Amino acid sequence: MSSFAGRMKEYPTISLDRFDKENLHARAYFLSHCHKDHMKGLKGPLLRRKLHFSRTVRLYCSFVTKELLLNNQKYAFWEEYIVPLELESPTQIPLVDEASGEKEEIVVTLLPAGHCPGSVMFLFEGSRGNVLYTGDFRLAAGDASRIEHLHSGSRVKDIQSVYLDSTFYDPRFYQIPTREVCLRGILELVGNWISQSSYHVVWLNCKAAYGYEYLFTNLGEEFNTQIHVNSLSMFKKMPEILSYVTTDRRTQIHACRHPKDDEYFQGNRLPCGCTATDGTPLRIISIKPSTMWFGERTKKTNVIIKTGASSFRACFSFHSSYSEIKDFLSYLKPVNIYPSVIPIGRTLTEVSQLLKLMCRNQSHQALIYKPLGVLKRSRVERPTYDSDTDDELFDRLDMEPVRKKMGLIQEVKKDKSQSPQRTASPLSVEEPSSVTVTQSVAHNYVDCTESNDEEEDNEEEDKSKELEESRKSGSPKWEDFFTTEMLTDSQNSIKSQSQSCCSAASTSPSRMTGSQTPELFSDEENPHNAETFSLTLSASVSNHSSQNMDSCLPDTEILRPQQGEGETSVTSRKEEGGCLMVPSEREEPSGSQASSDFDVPCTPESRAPQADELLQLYRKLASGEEVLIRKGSQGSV
DNA sequence: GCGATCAGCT
DNA sequence: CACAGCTGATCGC
Repeated sequence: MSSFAGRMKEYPTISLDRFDKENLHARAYFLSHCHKDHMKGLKGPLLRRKLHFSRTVRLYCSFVTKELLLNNQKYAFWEEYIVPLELESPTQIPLVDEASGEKEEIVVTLLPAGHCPGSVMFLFEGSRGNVLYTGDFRLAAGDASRIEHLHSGSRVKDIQSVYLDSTFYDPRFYQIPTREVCLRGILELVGNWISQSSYHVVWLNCKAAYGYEYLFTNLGEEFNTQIHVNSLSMFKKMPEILSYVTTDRRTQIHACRHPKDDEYFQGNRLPCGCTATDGTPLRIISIKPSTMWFGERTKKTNVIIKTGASSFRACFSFHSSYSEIKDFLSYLKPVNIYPSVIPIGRTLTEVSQLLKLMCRNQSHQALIYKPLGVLKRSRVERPTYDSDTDDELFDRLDMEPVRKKMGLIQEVKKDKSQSPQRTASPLSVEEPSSVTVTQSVAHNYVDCTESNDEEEDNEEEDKSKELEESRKSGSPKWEDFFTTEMLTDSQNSIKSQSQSCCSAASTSPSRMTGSQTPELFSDEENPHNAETFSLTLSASVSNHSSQNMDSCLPDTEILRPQQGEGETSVTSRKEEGGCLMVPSEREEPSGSQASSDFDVPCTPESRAPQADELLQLYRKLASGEEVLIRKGSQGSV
């Protein structure tokens, strides 16, 4: 949870992600994303009153964040004070002291943060230097090099300070499987379950927060279905999400919630009360997205863990891992780094000390040769940090075990011609049913009328009919759901027109079930219909190429990701037996790494190594020598 | 009655 | 496998 106080040393007249106390005096406000722990004070009466009397104070955020914020009535009064900004478009913001009339300008650029829909980092450029407020973020190793506005020409911008999402800045959280790997594990588990029969359903036990949407869209796309959720209204201008969620309960994948949903699940009921028509009990499994982390040398990297007869945890993280953060920081090399989160069990002092080592002046000037890349990243000296595990805390040339191809999850996100119902179940769950799965499972489900939770939960249903009119076809990728652009009304109408063909199996829920849901979506509730816009979500930073995931299925319930992915900070590797792993033997670098290594050279004078130089280098590495290329010439300055 | 804070829970 | 947010109790205004 963020404990950032709201203000940055360099630009104390603006406030970010905190809106109480001293922040009430700010000249401008910034909201990085729509999570409550970043919105403290945002609905406070004092701030509301200030806005009422101010002519210049505004709240700046992304279009999607604005949409999500205003979906909550408690924040509706912000409507006229929000200035949504385009991503990656430097914008000059006036900072006016309304008492004295004094005015200052600052340039802000929104950078996609990969944390939840609409989440951004703020890059500020002004008279006190460049500062980066990361908000909360999940970026893969190598992503920083692809963020154009962190660069000036071919060089990394001089960043004075980074205000950092340090949630997992602790060596305990060294590695978290990449988003893609986690997604594959979940797709595999879900696919193998719901393909057994139409009575086999999945409940995604997600928390009440934005950030799971890419899961819904990818599942929806993969299995040509929609995910049942409590409400669609927040997504009404985001067709890419809207098209994969529904309030129609007759689907095999649910992410609905109820205050007593765990109880419901124990009683073999879905939170929405949905059951089968013919009395056949549903076969429900729950999948709880949870953060899983691994030490540097931990080989156990299961992304799915079975926790009960019908319960699973699936690896999932909104935040960058320790190594991902280190990669990010070692690329930017800011002068100062301030943590905005203290990891559980750590102190501010500990985290600050660890972060100091990543600052420009503390880092050693030695560059270590990277055989396959340019001399982009320098390395930090291994600090004398007190290790709490047998994991090595910091990457070293001689500590990295060879990453074996251990991926046991079949590639599922591939060409669309392949059936989602593929292979035998890898899960040691209950025996497969002989019922053949068809696309249309609608008739197997009805309302469970004894369910007492209809009143509140179904208020969106009638609206959903309307909203589902605007579904679109297309292949979603996770990275689509963290950034935005606006659609014009005409584009939106095109999308609406194109939707009818792909909703053949989707029938109005109230028509099928006789729902008594009152009409809650009158025009009055949305008086600005004529002016409504549509948000579309565009590809963001990462450009992950298809990776070689041609692994086999396990015969246990444990799924493992391919290892070695996203690893960029280690310059060379040596197998524990002493055998060098040369580049040609290494795993293919991920698409992100490949591009990050070559796109933005920070040391222009660098050149490609010759074969004999490489040989020498490997010999030195094998003998454990430190390999020093050159002093000085930091690429990041 | 409202907001802030905290414990407890998930 | 530890993030984000809900509920309810308590307190102060």
